[in-house]
Amino acid sequence: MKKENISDAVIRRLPRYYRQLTDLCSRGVVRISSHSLGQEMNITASQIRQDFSCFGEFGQQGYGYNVEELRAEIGHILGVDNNHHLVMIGVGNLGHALLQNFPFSNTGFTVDAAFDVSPTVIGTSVNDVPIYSMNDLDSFIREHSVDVVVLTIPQSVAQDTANRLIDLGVRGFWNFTNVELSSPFPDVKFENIHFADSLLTLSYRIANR
Amino acid sequence: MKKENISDAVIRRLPRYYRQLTDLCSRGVVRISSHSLGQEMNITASQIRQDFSCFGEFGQQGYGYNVEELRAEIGHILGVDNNHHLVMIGVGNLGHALLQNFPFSNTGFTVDAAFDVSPTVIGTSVNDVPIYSMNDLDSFIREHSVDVVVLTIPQSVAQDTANRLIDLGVRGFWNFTNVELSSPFPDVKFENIHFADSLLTLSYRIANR
DNA sequence: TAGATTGTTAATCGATTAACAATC
DNA sequence: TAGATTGTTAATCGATTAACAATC
Repeated sequence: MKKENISDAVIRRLPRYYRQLTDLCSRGVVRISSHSLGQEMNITASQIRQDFSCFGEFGQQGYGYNVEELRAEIGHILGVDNNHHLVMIGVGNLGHALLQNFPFSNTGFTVDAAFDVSPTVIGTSVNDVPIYSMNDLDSFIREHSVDVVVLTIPQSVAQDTANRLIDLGVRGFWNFTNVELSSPFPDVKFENIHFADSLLTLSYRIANR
Repeated sequence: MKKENISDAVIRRLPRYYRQLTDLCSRGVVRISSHSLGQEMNITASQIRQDFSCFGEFGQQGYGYNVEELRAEIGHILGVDNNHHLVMIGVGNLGHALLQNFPFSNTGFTVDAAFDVSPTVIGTSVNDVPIYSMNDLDSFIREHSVDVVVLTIPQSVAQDTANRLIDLGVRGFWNFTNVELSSPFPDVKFENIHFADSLLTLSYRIANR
């Protein structure tokens, strides 16, 4: 892998490629050209080849790409075979929904634990994930290697909680709090799911059709 | 408003501006320059002025922008004062979490109803939103003016359900199904929340730090 | 009036698309 | 071998940034 200066736009397309290739696999498609992949995804063949070439040479002239092989390569680039470890903070409705339904293992994540302040959920478990008290958070993080923390907590405590975790060494945050989080450390990564931003762009587009 | 050829990148920044300005309002800030707004948001002043100029002239030379006024303008552009009507399809964990916690009214939406197939939820209500049977969906849509449908249903029925709704005249979809939906009609708008894509980009970034 | 800051035009930068030699 | 399709270099397009006259 060369992977220097990979633009954000390229990185954001990788999961889509991965998803499309997974689908092609399940449909039993063995090989595909950049041209036909592009048709299915509404992307130019040029862009596809350009994107892939950031990471290596996965195709073969005159043939195209082996679907299964390419899927594995992109999965590898995305880190799905890294077995990252993840912890969830905040098991309200949303946290509960994610624990119950989101296929963490498909994306290479193992959910080790969840934490909450509410006595009614502490001590229970959802989908085999044990829910502990927030009081036990610091020691848990210190004793385990946690790659990503899911923040499904109220806005008001979002940045403070993030800071506390950053101090403990956490470097990846999947942020559902609708607050823009930040850190002075450049190696701390935030990935935001801003529900409101998303719905507002839809609002704009239906209002200005 | 001129708003011709507004790029997607600009549109996606509007909710962030709106969020920041709401915050500034609540902090009692009365005026702000593009320069200081840019500092707070990690955006160049040029880009901010360029973005705003797509929609009109909201500032004053030598002064900057009135925070409250600018917030109202951007809210108006986004359509938060349009009182859009919305219906949710699928009240599982995620749908339930959204009904319970998401501040639809802040983004200018009224949730009129939710629909599900499960007899255990049909007839109940969440946060004053009544949950009806999927059998009653078609007639409901015909009798009400529904601007946006939230899809919190299984992948397997996503495209079929969308097609059914498009036939009934629905033109806006907030799609949580992790499936790429499409329609032959260009005025049908899909806004996707792809949880898996989001987590995979985070996976990439922590793997390639 | 002098200083600050806008809206806009021009310059730069980066991302997408087109073209094509290499080669399976 | 001939046809197809890659990986890559060059051309184009669009988005971001810089500069500056207008003006509050």
